[in-house]
Amino acid sequence: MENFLRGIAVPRAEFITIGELSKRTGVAVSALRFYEDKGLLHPLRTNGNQRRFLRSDIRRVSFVLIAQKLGLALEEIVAHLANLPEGRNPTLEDWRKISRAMREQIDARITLLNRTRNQLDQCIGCGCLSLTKCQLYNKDDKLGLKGPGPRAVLD
Amino acid sequence: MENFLRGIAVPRAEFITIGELSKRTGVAVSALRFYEDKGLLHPLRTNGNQRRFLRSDIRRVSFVLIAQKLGLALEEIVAHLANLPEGRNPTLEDWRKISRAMREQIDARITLLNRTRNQLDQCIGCGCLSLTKCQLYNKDDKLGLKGPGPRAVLD
DNA sequence: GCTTGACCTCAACTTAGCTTGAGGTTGCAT
DNA sequence: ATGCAACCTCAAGCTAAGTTGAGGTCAAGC
Repeated sequence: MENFLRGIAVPRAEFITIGELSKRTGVAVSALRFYEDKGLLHPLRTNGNQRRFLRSDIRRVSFVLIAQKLGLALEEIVAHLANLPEGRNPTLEDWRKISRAMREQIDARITLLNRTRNQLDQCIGCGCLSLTKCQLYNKDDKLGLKGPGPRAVLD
Repeated sequence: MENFLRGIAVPRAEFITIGELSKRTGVAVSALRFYEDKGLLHPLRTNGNQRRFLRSDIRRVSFVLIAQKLGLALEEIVAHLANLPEGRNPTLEDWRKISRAMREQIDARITLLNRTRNQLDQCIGCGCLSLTKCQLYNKDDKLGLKGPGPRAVLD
């Protein structure tokens, strides 16, 4: 038996193993399995239950890595990818749409950091550490209400 | 028995309970205990083993909150506070030194984000998603080597 | 002196993004 | 036919920054 995926014979050059995908992307095998679990990848299976990925999944993983670098959580990335019909990998046009959305997120982060920095500069002058007076502490302070779990480093 | 801290009688107005510190700072009691555990606070104890904080610990907690807001991890904050002799709370001069150091960290974050944004802008143009060619992916890509645990959102 | 709210410790749970290990199977080459 | 690397699943562990709960003690007012 050579290249049967769930009973269907297919040209073998189209498919790669998890180990190969790992080598091509630099992402650990365990992480790729984890990504499947999270709905980022949808590999086929051989009759023996081994994963077989499409070559195009290399791009898909690249997309995930880049999006992560831009600060998106895996869950958000799943959402972006889910907007593509049929779990298709992003085309140039998709990618433009998605990256424009990402750009907005980055812009927001930069804006926030700049504001924080300005406030810090004022604080350097006054040395204030008062909960009732410090602008740094009091501006939009809803972070403390977020409940359990780790809070966003910057949000 | 009224105000004995580990056998030593002291003027009671100087000390506050964990509940009061919680009310004054808005930080949950459980979080304050957690902070002690992490070495951010060093309360005294009554003979009955209850915590008694200094009034000045209100400022100390404020300092922690502000530093967190600037994106510092608790561990880093412990380090900053440890530089003060005798676990003293930060004075105006200390605060200036510390906040200048923080400012540098913020500046670095902003710089990095700006660079990322510029690269993203180029990517919007080209739609590239190649691991071998994409600048976004390849610039300083050592993040993947950081090992287990959650990676910094932005670093 | 008794009640009651505030306090105590310690263990387990939370989220995100994985890794590590145990114990077992597959698939390709010889 | 066999050897062995690569694969499989599932459970447990890691970090950060806490929260929640069980089971028990303290302190202050009446």
